[in-house]
Amino acid sequence: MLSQTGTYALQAALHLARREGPGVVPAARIAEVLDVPATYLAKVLHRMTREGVLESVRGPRGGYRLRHDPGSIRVSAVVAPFQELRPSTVCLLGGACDPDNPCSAHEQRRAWTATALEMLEATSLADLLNGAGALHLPASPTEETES
Amino acid sequence: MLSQTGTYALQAALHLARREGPGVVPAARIAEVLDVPATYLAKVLHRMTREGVLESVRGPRGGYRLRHDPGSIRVSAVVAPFQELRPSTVCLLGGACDPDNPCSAHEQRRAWTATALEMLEATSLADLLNGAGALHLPASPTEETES
DNA sequence: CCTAAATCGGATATTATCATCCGAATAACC
DNA sequence: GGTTATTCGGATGATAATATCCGATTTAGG
Repeated sequence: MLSQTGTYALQAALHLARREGPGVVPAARIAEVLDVPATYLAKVLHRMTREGVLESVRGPRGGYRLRHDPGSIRVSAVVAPFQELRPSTVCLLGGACDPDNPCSAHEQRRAWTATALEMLEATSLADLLNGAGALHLPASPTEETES
Repeated sequence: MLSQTGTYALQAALHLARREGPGVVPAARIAEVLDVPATYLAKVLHRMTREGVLESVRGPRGGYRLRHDPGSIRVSAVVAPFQELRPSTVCLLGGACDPDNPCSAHEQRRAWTATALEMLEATSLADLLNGAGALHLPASPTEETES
């Protein structure tokens, strides 16, 4: 669901979201906490800065911070630069599928991926930290409490 | 969500599920219909045979067919050989997460992936073709039909 | 038989993802 | 001004996923 790089990005964003003060966190420090490859994370953070998710401060005592507040940064925005987030349009029955009259498999898959992406859109970093996000699906079939 | 190879496998299985007669379909024919690389699909079909999803007939007039009926083959079984299907246990906050007291982000992600996998488990090839499968998320505008 | 159609199955090529390396540019601190 | 901690940014390497190639095996049909 999330690529490795996308996971790094989200983890880093969540780490920064938890720090409240105005200070910045250097890439090496984030990599240490997350236990991910430091040189690679540096690239990811840099990219996130260009994408407008993070702010950077160069030089000694420099580092990264979130550009906006955690409540207004959506998971989709964090992850989008690092993986495809559009629902696949390929028909599960083999491409010979008329868009005007799609086969049921096609339609089910489209609905499924669309719903998944909507959740990423609807969930902010703050939501994830609070446990108040839309990532909680409406129904979880295994919650059967039998006792 | 589905890897390229996993998609090929599912498409091929659905193609075979739609054919009702006892005949087999050669790999080249399936590749032609699905419009996917023939030599690669051959490998995928071969693997599906070893995994017990398909049956093969060698020699002229040979090809592949489903080993069981479409109603008893689950999407998860078709796709499983070609991609990880277990929910990731990596904490979104960076691995410093106690399993006994998981952070909310961790827990949300786990619930999310678990639900997704359960749907693949609960949906058969026949379900996909009929449009009666569990791939319809609860949020989708479909009537609730209790089994 | 012999030929041809098809699955087997390994080896190899291609491509995308993930990761490292190294030299810059910037800026705080002495 | 020099030193050092940091981001910047390209070039390069490693690994996994995807795809191709080629030969061997099976088997129906003439």
